[in-house]
Amino acid sequence: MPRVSEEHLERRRRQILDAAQLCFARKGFNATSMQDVFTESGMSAGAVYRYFASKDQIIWALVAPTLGPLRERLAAYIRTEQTPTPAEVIRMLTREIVARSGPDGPLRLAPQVWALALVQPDAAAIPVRESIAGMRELWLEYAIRMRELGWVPDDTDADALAKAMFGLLPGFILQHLLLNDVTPDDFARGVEVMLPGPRP
Amino acid sequence: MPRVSEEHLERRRRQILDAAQLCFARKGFNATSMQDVFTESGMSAGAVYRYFASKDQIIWALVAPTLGPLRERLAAYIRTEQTPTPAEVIRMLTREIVARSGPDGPLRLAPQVWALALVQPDAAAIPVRESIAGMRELWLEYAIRMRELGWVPDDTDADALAKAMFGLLPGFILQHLLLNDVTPDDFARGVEVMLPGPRP
Amino acid sequence: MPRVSEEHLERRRRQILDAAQLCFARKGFNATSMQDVFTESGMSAGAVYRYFASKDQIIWALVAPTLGPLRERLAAYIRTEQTPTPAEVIRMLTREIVARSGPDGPLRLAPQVWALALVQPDAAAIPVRESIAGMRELWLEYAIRMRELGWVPDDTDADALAKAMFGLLPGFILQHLLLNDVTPDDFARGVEVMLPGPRP
Amino acid sequence: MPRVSEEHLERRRRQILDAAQLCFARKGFNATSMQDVFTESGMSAGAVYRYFASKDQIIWALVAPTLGPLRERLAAYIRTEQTPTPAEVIRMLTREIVARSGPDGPLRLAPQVWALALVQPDAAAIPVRESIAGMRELWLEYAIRMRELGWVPDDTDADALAKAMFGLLPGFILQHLLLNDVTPDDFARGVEVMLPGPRP
DNA sequence: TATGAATGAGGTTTCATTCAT
DNA sequence: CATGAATGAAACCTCATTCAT
Repeated sequence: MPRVSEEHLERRRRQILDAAQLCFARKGFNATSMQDVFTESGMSAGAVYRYFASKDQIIWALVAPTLGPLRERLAAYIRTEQTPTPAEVIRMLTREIVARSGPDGPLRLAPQVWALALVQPDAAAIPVRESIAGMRELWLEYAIRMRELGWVPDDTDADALAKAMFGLLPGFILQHLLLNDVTPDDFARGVEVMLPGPRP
Repeated sequence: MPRVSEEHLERRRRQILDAAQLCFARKGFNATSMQDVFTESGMSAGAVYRYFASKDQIIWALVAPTLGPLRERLAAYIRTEQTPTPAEVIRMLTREIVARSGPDGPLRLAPQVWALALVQPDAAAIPVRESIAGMRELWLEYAIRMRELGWVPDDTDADALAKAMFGLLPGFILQHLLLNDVTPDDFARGVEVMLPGPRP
Repeated sequence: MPRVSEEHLERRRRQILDAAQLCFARKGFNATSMQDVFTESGMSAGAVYRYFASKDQIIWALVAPTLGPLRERLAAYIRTEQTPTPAEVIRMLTREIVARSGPDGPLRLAPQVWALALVQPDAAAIPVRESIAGMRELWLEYAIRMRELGWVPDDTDADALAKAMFGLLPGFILQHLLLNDVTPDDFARGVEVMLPGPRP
Repeated sequence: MPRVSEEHLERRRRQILDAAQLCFARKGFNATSMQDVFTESGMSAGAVYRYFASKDQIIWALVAPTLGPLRERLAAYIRTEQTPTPAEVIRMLTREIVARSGPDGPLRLAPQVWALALVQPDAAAIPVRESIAGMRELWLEYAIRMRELGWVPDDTDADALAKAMFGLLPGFILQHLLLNDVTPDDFARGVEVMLPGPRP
């Protein structure tokens, strides 16, 4: 069935990535065999390899969507006119995380991606590092805004604050995925105690 | 009457675990072959398999020491007479983390352990879950103490606060291991802004 | 009434064979994938398979032209009125070989064809055997003529002489292709020492 | 069965090489699967790969013995006190060739090795080229001796003569392997016509 | 008790060929 | 007629584990 539309190709790619996502979320990168991906996607070996040159390529193609969208949401949210309080930001983000943590949600891969990045030759892990660094920059932007708004003392080290606030997210992801006993509201309430918004 | 001393057996086990630790930290659980462990430990295949029944057994034997000692330190620290401030606790813990994150430090395996636990059948992951849950219980204990000391409002949801505070640690570990640009002091300073200690 | 001209069909076949020739000369029969042939010929898989039923068919279609023309040239040359001396014959043939040994020359396939014939079921290799046998018959014809002309003793075993003379060619081909330090003149000069022509 | 003798290891290597030799001679390098080698050798995949890192390594390990011993025989023969005539040298060498051309004889691989060398990146083919060049050097040595002995004219181009004489061997190998109708005596008789020894 | 050679299932990937469009 | 996406068998190789010595 030659001469297929661009759209068809994209659909095939998605078909593979969705299948791989599911497999990886269930069994992990390594325990998932390419055969698993073939079966789950309903495609043949040759077909899959027409779209991705190797298993690694599939894995890396799933890395970007893991953290990218989260970052965009954060960027949009902290730049609204009415700057949200830390608790509000955290509630929004953790809700986003929960929404993307379903059996086929990209965030289910996050811990695996972290582990992978730690173990990969430096070059290969760059996208992961940049993804994390990019997210943290947004938190820095937000920390500065907090200082401007007088929510934290004028002499606050915004960088340090950003590192700490960013640090909350992996902790939420882990607790959510592993213990499954933390809700966005829980977490936001906890953060509310730590970081109040506008002082009355 | 065993042919070899108990001590000898323990030394052998350590020899294997140390070698495996190093290999796993360098290449990850999956990319590390048993041959790597044989070579690194200077032992033969048969010798290693006399002490551990499988590769998995070695991996799981390394999981407990990953988080266990950290928990003990936290327990000791928050139970001192002069309750430390949150920033002090975080500084102490992150220092501990840094100290255990060297090339052969157990904490270098943490992200891999998280990833493993997510992907393993539920039963197998229980130790990891318990380890995390146990750590969080200490944070709950500490949150309650904070409330008692009046560091946080009386109506504070201690459970939520514990979840949030605990959540900081994975974030520090990740930033430290992946970006390597966060010091315990940075982090503590950030937390200080969030969670003050005794009110003046 | 065919839809396309005979000429068109022939042109297509040539297009494929030329592309395959080049690929085979560069990478060998086995390392050349059909995809290589598709790309080099600028044709699609389906198109190529319309003209040749299989990769093997393409290979065998290239075998005949490898040695055939050489044979015709030899036939023509030794049958001229003024019988050429052995050195002259060799010079002519080796020149022909050099001319056909360019990057896309059929003779670059010769060693591969020999190897193939040795390994193929007997039936399949018949064309190669016949090609070689046919060439050697011409040498026999020439050896007999040499004897008639008194260039070699009357009791010369023409068959043995033919086998020896024929044997020179593969040696030249190999040296030329692999070492690339033998010219037709070199070789002819060497042969001149071995086999003089008309005695003064 | 650890702690095996050096001899045992060597026997294993031979076992693999012999099996591979046979397979390669029967089906060619490419049509021979590693599974064929496992089966023929009676060894398992893992066992074979303990001795050779790849199929290529096995192939190249078979290349040296293809031409090496022939060269040694030639060296010894032409350096005897009583220099043999060309026909005698050829008879000796072709006998050697025949002896090594059985179903499991290394010379059955010669044409495949030639083909391989033509198609391999330059570096990989160096051993083949050197093997051929080394053989030809011996012929040069012999050609010079012929000139010294007055068997050929004083102004003979020894280099050219060496190239021509060497050229006879591949031709014999091919005729012997492919047509199987040439005996060493045939060939020597043919050469005798071409190149006489001591003039009466 | 220690050794390390051996096993063999299973992993990823390739590629000649087909056939719906 | 042409296209090129799809097939799927089979290739090479790895590696956790065993067990004869």
